[in-house]
Amino acid sequence: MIRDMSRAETGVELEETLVKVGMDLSAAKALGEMPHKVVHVDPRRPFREPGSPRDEVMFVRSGIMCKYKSDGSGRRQIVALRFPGEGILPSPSNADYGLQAIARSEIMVGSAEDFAKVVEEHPSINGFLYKLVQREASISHEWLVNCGRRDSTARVAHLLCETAARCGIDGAKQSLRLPFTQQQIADITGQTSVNVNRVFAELERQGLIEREGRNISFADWNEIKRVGSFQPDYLLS
Amino acid sequence: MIRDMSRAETGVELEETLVKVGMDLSAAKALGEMPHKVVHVDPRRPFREPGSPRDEVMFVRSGIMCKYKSDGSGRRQIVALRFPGEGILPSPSNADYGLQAIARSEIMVGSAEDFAKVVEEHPSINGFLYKLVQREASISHEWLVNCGRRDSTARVAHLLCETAARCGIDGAKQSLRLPFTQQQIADITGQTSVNVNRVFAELERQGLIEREGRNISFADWNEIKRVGSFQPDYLLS
DNA sequence: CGGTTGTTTGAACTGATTCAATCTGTGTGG
DNA sequence: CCACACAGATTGAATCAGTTCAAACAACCG
Repeated sequence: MIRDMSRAETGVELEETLVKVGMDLSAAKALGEMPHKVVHVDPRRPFREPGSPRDEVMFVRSGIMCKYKSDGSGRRQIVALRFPGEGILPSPSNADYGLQAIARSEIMVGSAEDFAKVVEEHPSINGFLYKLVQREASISHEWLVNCGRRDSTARVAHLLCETAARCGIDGAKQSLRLPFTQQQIADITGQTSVNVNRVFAELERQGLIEREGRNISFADWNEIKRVGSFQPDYLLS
Repeated sequence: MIRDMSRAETGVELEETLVKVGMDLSAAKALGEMPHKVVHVDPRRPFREPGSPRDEVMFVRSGIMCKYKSDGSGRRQIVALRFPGEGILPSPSNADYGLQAIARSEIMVGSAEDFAKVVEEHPSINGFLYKLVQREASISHEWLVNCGRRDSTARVAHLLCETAARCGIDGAKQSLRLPFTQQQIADITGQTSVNVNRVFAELERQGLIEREGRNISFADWNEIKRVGSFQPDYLLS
């Protein structure tokens, strides 16, 4: 099967991304020209620890980043993902979450201070930021439903659908290069990796997906959307 | 035991609340003078259905409101709470969540349009809004850890601690008038009401709480914080 | 008083975890 | 090219936390 390069692999540009979502050119330019460094982050290495200051704006150009927390006994929960074209806004005080790469990622990092200055000069950015955080809140809420109310099969199915959608892949036609290990899927869906493995086997046995290593093709896209009760509306912002 | 009136019962004023969190007076005044109506919402009656337009700003003066969603099979999950002094911002398109009162609530409702106008005239509000949504995101993340990684006892304990904190109650000294039914606690923590009931009985048996109807006193505040691995930092915004 | 809403309890069941072992693929250095 | 190490995937068996279903009980309200 021929597969387009997903955004996760190609890398996306900041200014172009901002204009695409409707930001006016001068504001997008100002953000693009903000002082920043480009950082390559390796998966599962510590990048930003929970509790450290988070006085930076970040923009993901390629790869996938995640925010994670852990409960008292050290069990890890991934609470948010950032795909290429998405960003991480600064937190006022020290953040309660850590940052890591899911897959090798290339990100732009600027200072919160510079960012605040640009926003002040271009107030139109506020509306854009507002949409951004709204979308993130929607996704958080959907994840909460996922962890709180769906069984393990539905949770994994839902994550697969969401991942395909956020990678810009049409599950009905294209296959998905899964960026996660089963342990990471467990950390997102609140399970153990052992069970995630069994769910995958079961999804394949039921003819919903086919696997070749980490390549997932959706043998029955509509059915897997149903199983995961995936309604993509919440992703539209 | 003598108990202070919690904020949930007294009602709080918009302008005063805004000034208290650092908004400048003219902006707070402008928001306070925005055209609005005051609505009384009864618990568990439909108030705003999922999928309906959400072109309103709301401010909770008393009671507690919740955002809820349901998965495919109709199992309900409460994804966010709004205590007095907190607000609900408009969503750009139709919201994927519904709104309901947890306890009888009194809320102020204004139009998104008027709100946008005021924000435009007082750009300083943006910083305030930004802190607001950051705090909400933090809480969402914490809830995700709660549902995804903690066992049922810890989930309930954590919710009790969070609720006390958000009601402005010091668990070590004051008792908490629990605003939730056990079913609602189940909807927040992703369980069944049957199990929530057992958890309560167990918490009481272990000497962590004492109950008189819905009045909860924390017999061992430090220990219940530990059991729920409650670190209140995430509430500070 | 009767109706409604919420709480409590029991018994049977099941989905997911835990622990442990094995297998597979990939990369590294000799 | 092989040996080795390592990370991730897979499988099995025992156990347990939480669900489901059903019924009883308590409190409240018009």
